[in-house]
Order: sequence, then C-alpha cells, then structure tokens
Amino acid sequence: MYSLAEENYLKAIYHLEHETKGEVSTNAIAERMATKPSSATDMMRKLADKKLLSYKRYKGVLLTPEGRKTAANVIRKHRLWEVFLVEKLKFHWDEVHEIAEQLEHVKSEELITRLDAYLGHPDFDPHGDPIPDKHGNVKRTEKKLLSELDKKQRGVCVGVKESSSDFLQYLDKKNITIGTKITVLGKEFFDGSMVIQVGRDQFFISKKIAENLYVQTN
Amino acid sequence: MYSLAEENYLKAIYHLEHETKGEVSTNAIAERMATKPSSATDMMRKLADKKLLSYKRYKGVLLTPEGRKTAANVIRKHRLWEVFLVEKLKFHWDEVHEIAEQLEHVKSEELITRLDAYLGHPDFDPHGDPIPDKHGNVKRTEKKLLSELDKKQRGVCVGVKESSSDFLQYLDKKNITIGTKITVLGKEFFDGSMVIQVGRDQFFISKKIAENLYVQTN
DNA sequence: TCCTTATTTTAGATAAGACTAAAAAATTAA
DNA sequence: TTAATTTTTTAGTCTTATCTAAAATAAGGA
Repeated sequence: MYSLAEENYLKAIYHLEHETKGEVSTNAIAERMATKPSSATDMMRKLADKKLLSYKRYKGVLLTPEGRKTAANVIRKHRLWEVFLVEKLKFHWDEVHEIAEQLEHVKSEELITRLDAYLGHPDFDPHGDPIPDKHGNVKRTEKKLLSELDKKQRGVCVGVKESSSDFLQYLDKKNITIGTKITVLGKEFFDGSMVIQVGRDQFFISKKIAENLYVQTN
Repeated sequence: MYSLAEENYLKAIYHLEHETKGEVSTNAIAERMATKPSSATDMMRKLADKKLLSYKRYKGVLLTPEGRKTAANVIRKHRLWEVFLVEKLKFHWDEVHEIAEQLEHVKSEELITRLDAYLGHPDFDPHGDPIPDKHGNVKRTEKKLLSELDKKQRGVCVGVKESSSDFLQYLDKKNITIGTKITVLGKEFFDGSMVIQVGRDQFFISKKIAENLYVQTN
C-alpha cells in the first residue's frame, strides 16, 4: 500500500513518460508536482528502493512494470470517479478534477470493482481520456478532434478539449454528451465549419466547436 | 480546513462525549484513537489552540460549538457514504465502515450536497445511526431494539446491532432492510420470541433476532 | 492526612515529506 | 578543451503526528 505522496509522484511520472520520450528528468517531476527538485530526488530514491522505478543519479527515471501498473491503477480510479461525479451527481466536466484527485486515493479494490460495474464499465472519462483496465492496460484508441473528421464519417463523443462553462452549456443545449454519436454531413473547407447530425437533429457548428470536441472513431 | 488526524480526533471526542457525561479524559481519547496518552495530549493542545475544544491540563476536554459542528460534519459525510455504498454499490452493511472511514475526509461541500440529494436525503445510515444535517444537528430519534416493542407496536427498521454475515443474510432472505416496516403481532414472554409482520409475510423470530435489529418508532 | 496508585503531561526522539543553501555532475558555448 | 551555465544531488532544517521514558498531578485507601 503506497502513501498519498508516492501515488501522486507515480501518476506524474506516468504522464510525463507519455509526454516525453525516454527518461523523465528530476526537474520535470518537481515542476509537475509543484515541489522543489531536491524533494523530487528524495522521492525518486524511495520509489526506486521500492522497485517502482529505475533511477540512476543524474540520469532521470523510468517506471518499472510494477510502477506503471500502480500508476495506471490510480489513474483508473481517478477517471472512474470522474465518471461517477458527472454521470450520477451531475457535476460539469470541468468541476470534477479536484474532487477525483482526492477520491483516487481511497483504498479498496472491491470499491473500484463495484463502482466500475455501477457505472457500466465505462471506457472513457468525461474529458475523453481512456480508463485503464484493472491490469493497468489502456485501450489506446483513435481519439481525435471532431474537426479532423471528413464528410460522412462518424464518431462517438468521448470528451472535450477546452471545458469552459459556456462551451459545456452549448453542448448541453445541443444534447451532446459522452457517448453521443455524431455524423459529419458536410464540411466547409473555407472556414472549417461543419453540418453534423446528432440524434434526429442536424445543425451547423463552427470550426472552433469542432476543434474542442473529442470523438472516437472505428 | 482540518487535517485527517484532527478530524479523526474530533470524531472520537464527539462520540465519547455522547457515551460519557462531562469532560472526556485523555486516556479515553488515546484508547479510542489507538494512540498513546502523550499523543492525545499533544493533539488536545493543538485543537484547543484552534478553538475546537476547551482543554485544561489534567481536566479533560469538551468540544466547543465549532468543534462539535466540525465533528458532526465528518460523521455526516461518513454516514452518507455508507448509505451510498450499501444502497448503490450493494455492499453489505458490515463491509462499509472502513471505506467510509476514508471517504469521509474528502473535502468538497458541493460533493456532499449532491451526494445527499442523490441518495434522497436519507435520515439514517445502514447501521441505523442518524445522519446529522449540514448544520451538524442530529435528529435525536427513538431508535430502539425490536425486542423492546410490545404487541401491536410498529417500527421502521433503521439498522442492525451486530452485523455478522449470517445475520445479514437472514435479513436478506426475509426481505428486511433499511426502511422496512415491521409490526409485532405477538410476543412470547417466556423466551422473548415474536411473531412479526413484514409486508405481506408473517413469521416467527427468536429473541436473539429481535435483540439485534434497531427500529424507529413514532 | 499521608502514601500508593493511576492518570496526565513534559521532554526528547523518530519518520515522512517538504524546504533552503551549497556542492557536484552534466551540458552547452566559446 | 576549458569555462560558463544548467541540472541534480547532498546536507541540514522544519512540521506533523507519532513514540518512549520520566516527571508531575490527581485520586483513592488506610
């Protein structure tokens, strides 16, 4: 069982590994964690002792399989809780991060198993990010922006890029939410605007809207 | 915003104040918290500095109104989460305490407001204990054991005293759960056994059963 | 009341996780 | 290749919440 601080460092390193290639630097970790590099070094030592990552002085770190799995599990919990907050408690997509940041550290395998089932085994969180399975595997899927789709293509809404209150309210009004199927009926190359089909409705959206909506294809 | 340790001490003291009359002793607190008396003393100092309780050396402590309210709020959260775990995630009554013990420390007013609404503003947790309102007020109700009822009296099941797996399964089988209305049709003074009505069913229960079921009357 | 016992507090230490300042290593530039 | 700069580590402190051992106070019995 790992401490709150340990879990948060693992999560940060997991994300950093995906953003940059190769070893993750001490400074990058410190910056992400909003701590000083010296604090990060201390923690790297500890996590290396616990075999959660490999660390060589001055050389940065890489998660071990065990470390990666642990990190993915915390992220799994975070994202499942986000789904709960949005789907069940009707929070807006942009209000849930901080709360999930706390809930993700609650220790109970059974709790997460049941929560997952209760939510219908969701594949994505409200921001469109994939939810790792219980083994830490992430279904790397074709998440793309709606603006990348061409005429006649379809996608399922899996999240938003920017999540301003105005934008979310616009989506609400148009009945677009996680899981909503969207078909591109037309696309104007001049300004990137589109005509899309959502349920029975067809309407026009600007390029700006299309560039802030993530969809999953295939 | 109070620390995890502070919240747990407040909760312990709150319960101890209800169990014993007058000041709560350092030893009692230490025992409840599974710490040493010296640790309890340190924490009393700190909580007194924060005006959450009044403390005089060698004299024990009493919560201030602010301390009482804070404690009640943690208990409110604990009990709401327990309801969630049992009602929504289908945990058994005796599996939820430890998890709620963690969830109760999640900080977000809005979360609890929404959770409360989502659960339908419950008055009791799955053990039959009352859930304080957001101001920390507890509806002190007539929670009694089913065995205390007399013939023709009615009560609503609000919880269990002992919650062994066998007992809970028995209750499941008989369709007795939180909110179930129970009427005493007959009571045998010789052995304390009863005949009760639950929904359309009438059946016999032993004294032991009646002594482990809490009901609310009035 | 005085003495013994139990309770409570004080003093000093420890572990986790953070910090600052200074030293060491790596990197970049001349 | 050496010098300047950046990155990382080390050394030493701090805070929170715990502990042990010892001292102080309160309570109970003869």
